[in-house]
Amino acid sequence: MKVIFMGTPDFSVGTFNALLEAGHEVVLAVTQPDKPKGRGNTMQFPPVKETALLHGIEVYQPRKIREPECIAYLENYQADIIVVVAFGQILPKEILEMPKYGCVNVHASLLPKYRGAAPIQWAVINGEKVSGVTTMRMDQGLDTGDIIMKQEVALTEEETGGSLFERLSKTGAELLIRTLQAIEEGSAVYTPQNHQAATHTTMIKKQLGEIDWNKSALEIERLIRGLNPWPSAYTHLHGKTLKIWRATVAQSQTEREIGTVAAVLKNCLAVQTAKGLLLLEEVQLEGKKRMTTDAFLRGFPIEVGTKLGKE
RNA sequence: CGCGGGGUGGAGCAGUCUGGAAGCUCGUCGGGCUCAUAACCCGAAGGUCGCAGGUUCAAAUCCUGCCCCCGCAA
Repeated sequence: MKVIFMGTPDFSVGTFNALLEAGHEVVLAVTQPDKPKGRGNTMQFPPVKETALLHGIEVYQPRKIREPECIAYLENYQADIIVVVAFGQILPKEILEMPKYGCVNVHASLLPKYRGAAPIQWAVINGEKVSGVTTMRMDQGLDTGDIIMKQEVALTEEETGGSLFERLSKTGAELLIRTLQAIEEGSAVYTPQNHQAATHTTMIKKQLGEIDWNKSALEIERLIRGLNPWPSAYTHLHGKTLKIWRATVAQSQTEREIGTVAAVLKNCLAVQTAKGLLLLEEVQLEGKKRMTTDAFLRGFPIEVGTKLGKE
């Protein structure tokens, strides 16, 4: 089919590549404008743009896709369908209704659950056992369109935001290809969502990673996994940021104050939480590389009773 | 030119300001002790101190340029 692809971050790239491999004619890649990023504020291309350039596909980076001139521009391509994966802008009605087959979206959750911005991380943070991807025909609401296909994915005990991201990206790509095939054959079934059962997630803010030791070790451990690798969970040590990359839960209690180091072991630091101990296994101090707690303790000895978190 | 930290045997650090014999906690290898051990004791190997110039009798340390890693902010 003749496809216009809209997407921006890494998550979009898997589907983008799958479209190309499946032999679809991607006539245009629409993505967010370049932004200064990273150290030194150098301009960086969105991942989707990188991919498009690699394949010699035309790139379009409108500031606001809903502007009439942008809509008119898309008209020129006479696409059969528009595939949208984490594009980052709301599409106006004119675009939704433009292609013959409408606009199809790949969403990284089992809709109607986890509508919105960061469904992958939230699934891990909330301790879901199962998540997945959904393809739907977009309407004007936020992730409210009719469902075309779903694919479940089971979460493991060690699932991180990053690992689930990888798996859902792959699953989503496959599901989209199957979805397009069904649409092309005319066998696609459009099932309205049960809006009563809908849940919504908010964007992940960096501050969400600040560990609240008054929560249970279990909750904190899930937060750590959900926010790994970005933006990562952290606390503070002697006024410096200490990222926690990996930790495990121990149900035992100590008399230590909440948020303090209850024990220093060979391979981990045990921190007292409101419920249970959190064993820090891999950490990263501000300005340093991430390392196992064992290595960290070599050059940065910690005493039992040390308080973690803001003063 | 957004702000800042850092590159020292395999790992993590000290030493750099106040130039002058490579250090610390581990790991590895060999030996000992032990019922046993991640514990303890003895011994050994392993480093062009990120790269390139410069200053000096002498540079990890001072000067210049470059490369790479990381935190913040966006």
